[in-house]
Amino acid sequence: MITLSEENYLKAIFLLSLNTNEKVSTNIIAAEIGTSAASVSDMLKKLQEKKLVEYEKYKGAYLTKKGRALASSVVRKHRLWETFLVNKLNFDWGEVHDVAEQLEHIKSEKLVDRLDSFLKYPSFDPHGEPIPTKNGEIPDTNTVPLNKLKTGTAGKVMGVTIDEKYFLDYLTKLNISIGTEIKLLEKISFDQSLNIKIETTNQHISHEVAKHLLIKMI
Amino acid sequence: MITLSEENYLKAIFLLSLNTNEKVSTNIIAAEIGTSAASVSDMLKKLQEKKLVEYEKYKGAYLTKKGRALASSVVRKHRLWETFLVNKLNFDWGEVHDVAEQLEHIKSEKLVDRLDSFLKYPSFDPHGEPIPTKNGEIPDTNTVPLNKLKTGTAGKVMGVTIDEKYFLDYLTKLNISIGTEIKLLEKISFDQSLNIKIETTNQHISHEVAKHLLIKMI
DNA sequence: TTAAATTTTTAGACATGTCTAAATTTATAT
DNA sequence: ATATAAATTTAGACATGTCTAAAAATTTAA
Repeated sequence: MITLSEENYLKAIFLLSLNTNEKVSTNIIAAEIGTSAASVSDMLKKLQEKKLVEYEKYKGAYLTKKGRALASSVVRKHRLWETFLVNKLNFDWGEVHDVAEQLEHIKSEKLVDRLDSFLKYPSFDPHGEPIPTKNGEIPDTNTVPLNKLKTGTAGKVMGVTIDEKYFLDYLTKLNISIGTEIKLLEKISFDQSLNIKIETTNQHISHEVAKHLLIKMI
Repeated sequence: MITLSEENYLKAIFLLSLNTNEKVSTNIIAAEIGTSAASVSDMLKKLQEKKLVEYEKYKGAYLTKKGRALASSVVRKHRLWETFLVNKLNFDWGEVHDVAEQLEHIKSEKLVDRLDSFLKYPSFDPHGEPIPTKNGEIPDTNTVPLNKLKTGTAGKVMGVTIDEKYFLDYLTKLNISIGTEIKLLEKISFDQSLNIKIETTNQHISHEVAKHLLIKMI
């Protein structure tokens, strides 16, 4: 039996090594989960015991096939529930995270399957994040972070890479949501902030914001 | 903060003292929850500390106003989720209990409100059990258990009082569901079993089954 | 009304997941 | 190359919720 805590650790490692597939360090996991490095050490030992991670002392850990499948299923559930909350219960995209953090741990394969069907098999959640399939595949986004766009080019917002109320509320205030058209006008080299055109109006945003906006070129 | 375990104890006491409002004994609670009397003793002390129950050693416990409100909210969530699973995700009425046992602990007032609205404010769940309102009121059923019906009278099934797969599957096999018309033909005094007419066909059922079927006379 | 049976509580143990402080290992910089 | 800094693990503690076995209180029945 896998516990709620274990699921949270697996999910953290999964999300931290999405692109890299490299070992993830104790401290990074601790920061992601919001706990101490000591607790992470303890837990990595337990997950190693259960063959959910490969863990080498002082070197970090990565997911086994079994661990990756479990983590992927938790992320899948999280994003399906977020989609449900926004599409069916009219939640705002900024207020679904905490509830989905709870719902992602509900254990019922049938529930997930039915929810998926009820939502018409979505590939992306309300933040544009890909929803892993039942087999653990991750839909391709074909996007780049806004700060990597070439000056002068335009694209559509396809997603965001963090799911925090204050960030999402700020985007809403800027009139940015999934599908919004953005043109990169100028990069300020001093602080890497950006002048951009959102639909028809000009705005200035920080590097910190830009790097969490996923753009598909048009 | 209230824990999942505490919620389960409050719910158990709530359901065991629905009509009576009397003190509930340690052993009865232990049986309901499926744990030992020792564990119940321990927990009652904690709930007493938190002013969720009034507990007198060796005498049992009953809910305080605060405890009753919390318990009622858990039962409300359980029954709303069961309604969601059956009405929206096409679950069978016999397979929703275990999932609802998990979902009832999700903490989000907004989620419950939105779910209630999404389901069009139901008063009864798929088993005919009343769904407590937000204020903790319990919709009236005006029903009697089938075994208390007078021989020769007829009524409609309005609900069942246990939520177990084997019982519900058996009812389905007997062609009994919410709304089914039943006439009591004969009580066998030896074992209190009943001969009944279900819609148009005659059947024989045990006292054990009859007492869990809620009938409204027509 | 007193002995026996039942119920309930207490005592002590264990597993889980967390923490802080100290010890150890690894990385960095002179 | 070695001292220092940073990262990581270990040791020991604590809270929660559970258990079994033994003790205490209550109920039942002769």
